[in-house]
Amino acid sequence: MTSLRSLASDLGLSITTVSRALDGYEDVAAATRERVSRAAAAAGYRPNVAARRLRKGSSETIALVMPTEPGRFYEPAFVDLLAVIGERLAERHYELMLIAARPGAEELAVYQRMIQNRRADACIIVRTRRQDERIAMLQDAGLPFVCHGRTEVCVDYAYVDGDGEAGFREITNRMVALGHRRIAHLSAPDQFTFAGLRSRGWHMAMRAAGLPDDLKFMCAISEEAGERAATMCLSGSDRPTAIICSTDRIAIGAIKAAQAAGLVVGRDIAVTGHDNIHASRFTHPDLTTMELDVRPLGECLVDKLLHLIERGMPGFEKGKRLKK
Amino acid sequence: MTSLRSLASDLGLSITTVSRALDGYEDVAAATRERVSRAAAAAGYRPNVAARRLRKGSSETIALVMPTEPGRFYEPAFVDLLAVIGERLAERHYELMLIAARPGAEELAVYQRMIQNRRADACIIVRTRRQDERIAMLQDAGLPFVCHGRTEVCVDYAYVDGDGEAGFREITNRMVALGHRRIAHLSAPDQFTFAGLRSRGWHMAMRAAGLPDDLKFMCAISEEAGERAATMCLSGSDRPTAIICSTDRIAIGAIKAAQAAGLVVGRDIAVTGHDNIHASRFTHPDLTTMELDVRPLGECLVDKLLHLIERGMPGFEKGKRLKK
DNA sequence: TTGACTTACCAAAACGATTTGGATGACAAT
DNA sequence: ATTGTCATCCAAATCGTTTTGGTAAGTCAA
Repeated sequence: MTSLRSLASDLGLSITTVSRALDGYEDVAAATRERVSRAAAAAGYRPNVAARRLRKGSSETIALVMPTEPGRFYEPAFVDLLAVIGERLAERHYELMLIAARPGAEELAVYQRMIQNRRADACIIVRTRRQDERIAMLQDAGLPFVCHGRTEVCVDYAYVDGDGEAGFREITNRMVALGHRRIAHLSAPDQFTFAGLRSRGWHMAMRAAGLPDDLKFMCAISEEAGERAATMCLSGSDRPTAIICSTDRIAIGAIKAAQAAGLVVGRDIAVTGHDNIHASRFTHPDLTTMELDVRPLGECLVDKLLHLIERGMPGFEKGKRLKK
Repeated sequence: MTSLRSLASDLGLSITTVSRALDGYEDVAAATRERVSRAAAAAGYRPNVAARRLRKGSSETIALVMPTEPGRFYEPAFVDLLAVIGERLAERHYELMLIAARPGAEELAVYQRMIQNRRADACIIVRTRRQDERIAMLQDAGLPFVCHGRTEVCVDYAYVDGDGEAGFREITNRMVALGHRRIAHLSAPDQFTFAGLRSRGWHMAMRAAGLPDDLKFMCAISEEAGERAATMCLSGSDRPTAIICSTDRIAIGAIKAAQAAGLVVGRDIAVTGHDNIHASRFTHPDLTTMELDVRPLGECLVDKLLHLIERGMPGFEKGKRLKK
């Protein structure tokens, strides 16, 4: 509503001076700057985004292309992740643009378009695939990006991978808080990076709680393997009252095993999978909240990205600035 | 990259003519228009968004402010809804801006800012509350909006409410497809709009499948009421093999009742709540997908919104256009 | 008094599209 | 020959910022 022009004429100053005063350039008298910022605040002045973007050439927008796979569900934590990312970006005065695209040709076209007209200053890649063509594409184009998750390709890029440790520490802590003392862990093979991280989370939480972390069973990522491992785990003396599984498929196997052993899941024993908040709620009806901590993950993603953007900006010290 | 200017000079035409040719004005010779659009396509020309926004005063952006309640989980369908909305908007050449804000003062401030500098052309309100201050605020400001869900206030506004019927029809169809024949329904009191809709979905799916829809039990929205109703429902002859509950709280009660009756949930009986996809996956481990159809819902939201925007645009026939 | 420097300000040129208000030439009607 | 009517095309203004490349006045030393 209020433009720089009207502010300037009200103050009897030039547009230039008002702009520079608000931006903190040092060639504005302290008294003038004060007067200007007071007037701007009073008028509720907000610079017009479109004009600023046009002039500066940057959009102050981060894009997140989410792969929409019809019929496949997102992990429940995804929305929370979106929320955290959005909040953090807002703090830093960036906007979050959400683009939905089906993986494949359509998705790549979306990235191409984004690159072509620099609609966004940078982007966040989620659901990173093991062989991910998006990475090379963005690197070629020189568009900054961070990935949630890692790939098998070994080029150098920024990524954040928080699936494992923090989440499993959290979920283990929950179980401890609920009174569980014997908490088993069915882990996927350690050669998988994610399995190692998740395991570590369980280990650390158990040690921190002063509980024994000996109940760890390794098994393949399948229902059958989970069932076998759980059966073994439950047959021992001093049976656990909770089983934390590395993946959902393992958890499903564990549940079958528990039922076969005559246990009622949710009463006699708690079983959790990965991110499987609803399942754990179900097995334990009284437990209605289970905060998987995506906050550090999301914040880390955003911080890395903004760092990348700012580092890439040439001539950061171009104008003589007073304050940042 | 390619600007209107460079296109024009390549073609030996003025910027004006190129612009008007691409926009379909009728004061451009057919041959010229053809030549221009061919060149534009070849150069991969896309108008600069910032410039167009600055000039036209509209942002071609729809905002969706999502309430972030720390520790409270979103319904799993929310991400799918976001995806559908995003896709539909992209088809219509609109962008989706996602803003995260905690309900309360912060949330209202976000809306205020959006209104003040017209950052978005319109917005979508989700998680509509029974008494929703956002509606009056947006109406006062004249910013077009649609709500997902209804309020108790009786001012006139556009809303879409797809929670009920389609979803419950779908979930009932799933159960039928899985071989269930006796499918009960625990409904919240009919005076709640949503309960009526959900009930209707179940009724219609049952009738369409040629199954009896007599197993309907009314109960309050609480675990206890759900438990009582389910106990009654299970005690009759010709016991159901599936119970579809109006809300998650009722479902939790139903599960307790089933367990008390010595039934193993997921083997002897399936229990579902509302949108509780993960629970149903859990109770029925072989059921890995359960497509709750948010597509029509999301598309309806977008279509209503764009209709609102276009209707509100003054002087739609201003320039002499050739094609839309 | 002169020149060098500093301080505080500003006019005007970008940025790239849209839109206003003509301009030009061809052709028909008068 | 003059006027009017079209069909095409275009120069320039505009949107609101940022940034460039200044100017004018004051201070200070030589």
